[in-house]
Amino acid sequence: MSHAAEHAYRTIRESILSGEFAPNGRLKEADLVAQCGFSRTPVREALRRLASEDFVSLNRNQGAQVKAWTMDDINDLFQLRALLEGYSAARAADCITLIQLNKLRESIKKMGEILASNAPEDKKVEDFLIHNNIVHTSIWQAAGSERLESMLGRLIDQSLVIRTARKYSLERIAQSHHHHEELLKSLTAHDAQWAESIMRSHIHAARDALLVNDEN
Amino acid sequence: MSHAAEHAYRTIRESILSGEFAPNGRLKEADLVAQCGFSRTPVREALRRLASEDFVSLNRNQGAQVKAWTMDDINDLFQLRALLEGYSAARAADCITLIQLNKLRESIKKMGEILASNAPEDKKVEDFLIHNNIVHTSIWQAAGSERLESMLGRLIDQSLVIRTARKYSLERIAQSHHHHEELLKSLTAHDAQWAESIMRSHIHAARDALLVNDEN
DNA sequence: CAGCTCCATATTGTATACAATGCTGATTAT
DNA sequence: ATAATCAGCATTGTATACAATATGGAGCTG
Repeated sequence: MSHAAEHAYRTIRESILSGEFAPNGRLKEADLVAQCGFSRTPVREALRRLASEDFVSLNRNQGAQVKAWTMDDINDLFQLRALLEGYSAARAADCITLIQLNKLRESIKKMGEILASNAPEDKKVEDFLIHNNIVHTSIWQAAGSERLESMLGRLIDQSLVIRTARKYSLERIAQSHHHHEELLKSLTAHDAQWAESIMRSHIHAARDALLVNDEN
Repeated sequence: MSHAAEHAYRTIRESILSGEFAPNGRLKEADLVAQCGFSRTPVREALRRLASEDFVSLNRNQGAQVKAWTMDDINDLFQLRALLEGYSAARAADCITLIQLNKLRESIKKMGEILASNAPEDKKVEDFLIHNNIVHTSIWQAAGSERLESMLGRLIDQSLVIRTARKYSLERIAQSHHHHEELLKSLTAHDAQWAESIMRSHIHAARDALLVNDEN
């Protein structure tokens, strides 16, 4: 993607993710141009891409609208993530290399250190999520299917729309950490069924954390 | 998508599917403009969309290139189709309605009639594939997940790139028909596991038919 | 002759002007 | 008063001009 269009894309995307642009809100090209400083051409290109990634919907001659998500959509999203991430874990268990395993071990170790550190809670959560992302993408890569990787990338992106508003509790994150450690064990053992089931649990737990009011 | 851009999209897509634009061939905007009669703006929009659907790849400032597929890509594609179509069949088995079942039964009956008819072989194949498509999309719909539907839509679109060059044998199609009939039985019985396995077999058989030289 | 630099040209990226379309609200007829 | 119609405006769609970038080849150097 070209420079201006890329910049416009990121800008608009961030505004959607941060909630600045409310769901169902209409996005007028003129406004977006004013916001990001480029002309309509790259802004339009950015909108088309956002539409293809399901961040907005486009109606002919009526511009773009921020997509609104229902509870069902979110459930659906996580169902598919569980299916595909589970599959990716199973494939990874079959063909993951020692180097990839070590990389994974490193990231997970790092996450443990973050949890054990004295940093403020927000900082811990933030750092944890960064490494969490690395762990997941590493597993997709190990699965050795670019197509699967890009599908999962899109699904994750979409789940970002929901999660920004939510606080992650340390408890929730500690549970995640346990999952990761078990995942590492299953991959080291090259046990595809084990890897698939723990990954599926991991995703279902994530959905639960998002959807259920945090009474913990 | 707007009128001109839509038209450009279809035109270019057809040219790729028909093989007129060879894999790895570069697509220059000027040429495409000449071919489809609109200006660069809608042509560019069409190219971006084709890129998002993996028909072409775009490199900054270097235009578009028709994607080339390897054997591995194709295998990968069908693996994912098997996974997702299997899942969709399982879900459909749970919640398919009588009306949807009847529609399915109609399409499958129609396909049987086509096979039994005296039409020329090409015509039979063509008609069969149309109804085949209806059967599959009906099942996605019955599964009740728009996201799944759109993912599968993309995967199918991509498999079209491969199949255009191939001839479908009547034998192959008859096998497909048996699968469809069994699928209908499993859905009627609301047996999710059965539906999933027969659907997976169906997709794997399709892959086999594409990849193995037709010695039958 | 191989490899490099640099310029001319081809091609894509961006801005903007113009065309087409849809929306809003006032006006009119029933 | 209400519904229908139409004009004017707001917004998106398309064409085109201009800017930035890559490509390819001529000429130079070792």
